[in-house]
Amino acid sequence: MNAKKVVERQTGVALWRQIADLIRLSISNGDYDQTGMIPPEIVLASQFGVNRHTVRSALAALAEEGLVQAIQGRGTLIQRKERLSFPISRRTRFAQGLGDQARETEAKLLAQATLAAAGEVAAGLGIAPGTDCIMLDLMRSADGRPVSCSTNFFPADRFPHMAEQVERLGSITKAFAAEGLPDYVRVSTELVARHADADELALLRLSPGAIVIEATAVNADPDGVPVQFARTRFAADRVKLKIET
Amino acid sequence: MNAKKVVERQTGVALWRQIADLIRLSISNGDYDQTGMIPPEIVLASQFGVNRHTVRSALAALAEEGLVQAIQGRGTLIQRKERLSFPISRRTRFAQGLGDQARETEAKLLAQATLAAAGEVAAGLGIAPGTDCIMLDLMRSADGRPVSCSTNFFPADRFPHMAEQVERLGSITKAFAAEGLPDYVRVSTELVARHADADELALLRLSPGAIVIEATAVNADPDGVPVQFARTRFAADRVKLKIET
DNA sequence: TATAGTTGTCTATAATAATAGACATTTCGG
DNA sequence: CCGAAATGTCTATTATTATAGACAACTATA
Repeated sequence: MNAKKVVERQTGVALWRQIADLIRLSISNGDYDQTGMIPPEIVLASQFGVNRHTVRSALAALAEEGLVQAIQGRGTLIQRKERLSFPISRRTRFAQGLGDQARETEAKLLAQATLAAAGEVAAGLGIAPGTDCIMLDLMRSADGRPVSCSTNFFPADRFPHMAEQVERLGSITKAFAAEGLPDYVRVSTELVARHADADELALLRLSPGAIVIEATAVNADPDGVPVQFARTRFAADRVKLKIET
Repeated sequence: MNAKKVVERQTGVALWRQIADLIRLSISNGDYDQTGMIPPEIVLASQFGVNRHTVRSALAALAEEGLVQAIQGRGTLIQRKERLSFPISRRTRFAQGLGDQARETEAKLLAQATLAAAGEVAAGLGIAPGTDCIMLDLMRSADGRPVSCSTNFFPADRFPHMAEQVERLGSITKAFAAEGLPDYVRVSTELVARHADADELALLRLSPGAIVIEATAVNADPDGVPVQFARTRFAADRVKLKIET
């Protein structure tokens, strides 16, 4: 594991950010579990072939995230190493999925609107373009740390009060139940990864320049009729998606 | 869809790269399908709130990828818009999965070694640490474009000739068959997204600074005995992972 | 054949990122 | 209690990134 790690210049991604990403990965891989500490700045600088100040920028970013804490004279301690493991299965439920990984999970309603379904949304929900649907923007946190934000669409005729239910119950599963749908299953999920835009940075309180995983999913009732079209953006450095087949 | 798109400064990711990412996403979302062209540089610059030269850097990167082509006097044409859709299911097979999305798929053996299983690998394969396993580094391409690179581990006692078989047959599925295992299933898959390191940039011929999705998977024979531990890095801007449950 | 609307190229300047070196400060072990 | 080994801070310099403006070159169309 002492192989020289490599970073690239002139890539549009600053060296300190590439290094921060790699160190974060090493932490979550358990590479430093023996000591519970990051190697000294000088050592890292030589491993990555950069100046010590560049490494310091990377460590400052990780400290900002609360991942490490530098102590003068001693070294840089690892504070947290977990990535939440988020299961994706036929019955994907946010709160249940995280299970005992977090003491407390929360879904907060950021925005709502009723609008005409179009393009991808109409196709996903299997309704005619122009049909009314309810849009809800949600932010999900575990133990106070934002994990994902999502934009959700529901057919307005079938679930007229989704917004109020979600607001009141803090859960889509519970809102569906209150609207008379006790069970639903995931019928498709597509994943894409990209850099976060400014909205997502702010919402998810990401260290700027971070990566999001965008999951586009359709949920259906037991008869196979689509009930939800969702686009969820996960903070890529906080979650690991675990696919259950 | 004409909402002002947002990019962040001082993030460690250059503006032109963030913009290139967003434009690439818009292309693959079909936002510009009506015209088949990217909006004029001036328009993009105002949408993103940056200088025209910054947009030009982003477009130059996309042109380098072969995604767009600028024509003086006319505009910037979209050359390709596809992301390969890569299915992840109980029976994940590279070539079959891509199906008719590519005329030709290839698996190239980059490196091989026999070494003692340790840590994650031993745990994944369910063997005692120290037991010999065969490691194969593969690069997979579709129609000549690299799609993923992977590091694979197999128990050495059960599949002693995997390296030769894969080299000869150009496929893990066929190599397993030749070694007497006609069928196998995916038992676990974990996904993480991060910036590509220099090795991955070179291997996958990525535009530098790009994102990779790292899938860590275990395959098992029909009896549930693990036969393969694989860590696959996908070029995030070339694939969409489709989860089939 | 003008002309509006594009992309291409050049120069100049400012802001940010990276390197380099020196030295202060703190912790910990001998 | 000294000294080695860390992190913290400061100054200076260079390279890269971003902005700004002007104008050339090309395309399509009225």
